[in-house]
Amino acid sequence: MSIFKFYKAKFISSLTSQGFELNDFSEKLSVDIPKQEKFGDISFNAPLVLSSSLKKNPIIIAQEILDIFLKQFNEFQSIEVAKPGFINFKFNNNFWLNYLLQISDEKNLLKDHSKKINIEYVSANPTGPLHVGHCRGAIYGDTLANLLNYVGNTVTKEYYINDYGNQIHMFSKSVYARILEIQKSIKFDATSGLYPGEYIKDIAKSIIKKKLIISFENYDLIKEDLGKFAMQEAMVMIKNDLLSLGIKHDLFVSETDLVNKNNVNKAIKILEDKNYIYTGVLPKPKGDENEDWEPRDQLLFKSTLFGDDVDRALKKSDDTWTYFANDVAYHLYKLDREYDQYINILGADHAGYLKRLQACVTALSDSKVNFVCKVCQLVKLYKSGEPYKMSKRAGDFITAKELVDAVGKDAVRFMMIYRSNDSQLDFDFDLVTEKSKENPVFYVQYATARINSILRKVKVDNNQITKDDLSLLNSSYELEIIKKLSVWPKCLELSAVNLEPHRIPYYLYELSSMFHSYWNLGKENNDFKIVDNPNINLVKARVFLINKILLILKSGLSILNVSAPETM
RNA sequence: GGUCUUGUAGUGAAAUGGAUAUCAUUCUUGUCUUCGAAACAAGCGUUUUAGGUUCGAAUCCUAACAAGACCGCCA
Repeated sequence: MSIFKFYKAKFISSLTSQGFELNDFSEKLSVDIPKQEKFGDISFNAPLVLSSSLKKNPIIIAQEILDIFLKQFNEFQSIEVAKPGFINFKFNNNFWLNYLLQISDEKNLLKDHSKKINIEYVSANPTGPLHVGHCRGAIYGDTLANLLNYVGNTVTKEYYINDYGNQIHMFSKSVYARILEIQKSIKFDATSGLYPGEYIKDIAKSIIKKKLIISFENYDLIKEDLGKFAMQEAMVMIKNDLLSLGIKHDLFVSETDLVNKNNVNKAIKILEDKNYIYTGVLPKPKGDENEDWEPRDQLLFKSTLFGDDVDRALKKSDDTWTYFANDVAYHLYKLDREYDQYINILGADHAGYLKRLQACVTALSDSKVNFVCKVCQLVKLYKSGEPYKMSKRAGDFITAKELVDAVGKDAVRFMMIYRSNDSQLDFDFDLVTEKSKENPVFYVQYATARINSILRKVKVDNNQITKDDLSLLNSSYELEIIKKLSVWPKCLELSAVNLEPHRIPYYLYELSSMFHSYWNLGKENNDFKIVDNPNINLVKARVFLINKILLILKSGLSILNVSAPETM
């Protein structure tokens, strides 16, 4: 547990026992690290929060609280009242040494609030390999899944396969055209609107080679099988691409399956029974240049009841279900499996779809479900400051695999998460392959390698170490590192609760930076040397400290699924 | 026209509503020369603008401006 949470609870119970009414304020009360060192190690804002309801000057309240705390706590070196109405605490060194002694990786930090979570991410169409645009959402979703699992939840990683509808026909036709090209030298018509990508050829070759279909004479006879096999091939590609990023889903849900099992009718029936469906005419979208648009009666879902901008069509003019109708069925299927929380990772290009998804889930569940959509903004690739195009294939996109091949899994994963998902991200090829401080991936990994190197050189047994042994760690640098380590649980908790994993690489970078600085002290002053130091007891204590640093770095990197190398 | 996201040092970014807004980098200057690839110190900021909520706003609300993404019965 983080010391901040721990002391918040302690302070609240202490004050409650002294007659303070804090029930309404538990959200606003906070125990935090002050930005400035002179304000101590932790600060408490109760006087500011309470002043209006108690109708008292916060400073006066602070004095009262201070008197109570001075009697009750002995782990503080000082407790002070500060300007607007904070109470600032400074721990004694003993406290920090005890803290250092018991530092753990904080796995299962939030086990007490353990949830069953479903997280859907990637869900790329099964018509070709993963491209670079999918990477960010894929890594964001996967890191989030790791993180939520790490802190003690049960997480299901889900992939929804859109293996239904027109695009699949187009895909199937495209593969067929490539098969004809291979077998009968019928030239591929690039103007036909079929998918031009090279990978279509690979899929065609594979289908021929595996003899999945005997005769390709009559397309109409084989189109269903061909489409099925082609999608299977594409899914193999996608799964391989995901694997190269270190991603493995638990569950793949097929749209076709849902349609065939009558889930769409079932879902629409539910909405109908709740009176959320009607037949009506949608207005022409504004800003649309298309003159073919004609008003038409159609089956609509009242998504505007739930905050959407317009009601959404469920049936097309040929009386088949829309993609959205199938999605309603998919979400019903999700809800039926009863998770405590649903997380859905979308790319920026699907942000406009978010409201209707939220609407359908709200409608199906009567607002009873915790369903969160997170959108990842675009990634722009750069090389030497120039927008970068990697693929030579005409009309083709940059694939995830090409990106991983160029810079490695670790760099891709680290950098894709090194920014808030709401902000656009510039990904620079030169930077991530650079071996310098500017490259955060290198900098953090180098810290783990350096620590491992030290551990190889200094063989000490730290199992029996005591607080007294650690008391040799009395420099301000060492104390600062211990304090930084104490922030780790808070970082984990904030990341998990707010679904913001970007805090983790930032934290790891800062911790690495502190370690590197600490190491470099030994260059100017022999007393600070860790390895070549005549004081064996000091070496032992320092090795204990850097072991804890390594523990946290490794834990953090494991959540990111980035390697923590022992040598580089 | 609408919706969503973003707007913080020259550049790129952080910051559960907390106190004098951090970190990296560019440049100048000084110290040091490697227990593993350098480190340390110093200089530079109207958090886009205007209102509002609050004891307190980069953060929340409203409006404007700017950038990006999206917007039909495609998926």
